[in-house]
Amino acid sequence: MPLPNSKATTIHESLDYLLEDALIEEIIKDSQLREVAQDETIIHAGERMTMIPIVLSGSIKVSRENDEGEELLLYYIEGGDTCAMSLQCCMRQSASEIKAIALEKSLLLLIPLERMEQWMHKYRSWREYILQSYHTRLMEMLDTIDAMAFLRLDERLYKYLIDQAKLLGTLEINLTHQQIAEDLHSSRVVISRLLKQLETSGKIELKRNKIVLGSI
DNA sequence: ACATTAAGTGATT
DNA sequence: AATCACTTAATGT
Repeated sequence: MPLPNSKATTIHESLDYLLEDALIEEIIKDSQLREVAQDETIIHAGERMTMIPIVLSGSIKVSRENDEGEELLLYYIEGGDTCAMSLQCCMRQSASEIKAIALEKSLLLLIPLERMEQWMHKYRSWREYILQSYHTRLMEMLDTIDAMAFLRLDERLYKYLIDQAKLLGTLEINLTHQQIAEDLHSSRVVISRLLKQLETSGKIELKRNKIVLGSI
């Protein structure tokens, strides 16, 4: 894990291969770093974004949230990525459509939104980065839509567990059945039953507050 | 020992 | 697949 005073180093490490040098220098000058703890909320639905976040390390969970506080997992953002929704929301100065929570301890780079437009004109790599980011997010959303439309809940659940394991790089998933139910917009009882089935079929092992995958 | 929270189960829609 | 009502198990104070 990078230490706070090595801002320039950290930025170089995460973005050198994505963006041109002159732009990296501007980023170092104008952006600020923010470290978020595990489970910390970065933005709630309805709040206004003041800066554009880029995830340097760690991972962020982005979900849709309705008025009743129910949610649905949309996609994850990993190192080097930014959130397409936030770009849109920043430029239009409108309220956030989504909620973002840190899945693990993560490092964010916050960019003032005036820079956004300036850099769009000035740097080719920035334009490409933003477009690429939109594309990736869109594909990931299609993936979740596909899962909802075409997979049964048990298949969706297993996919969810695999995704989670890949993302955090561990076979052990520290989530309660309740939390999983919320992400998949289902209910705890149903998830418990399906997990039990998965355990019986030998795909996973159940512990309290923990699920162990057999393999990815 | 008691309260709280997580997980399991049968019955019903 | 969701909801209800209830049980059992694990954990914190």
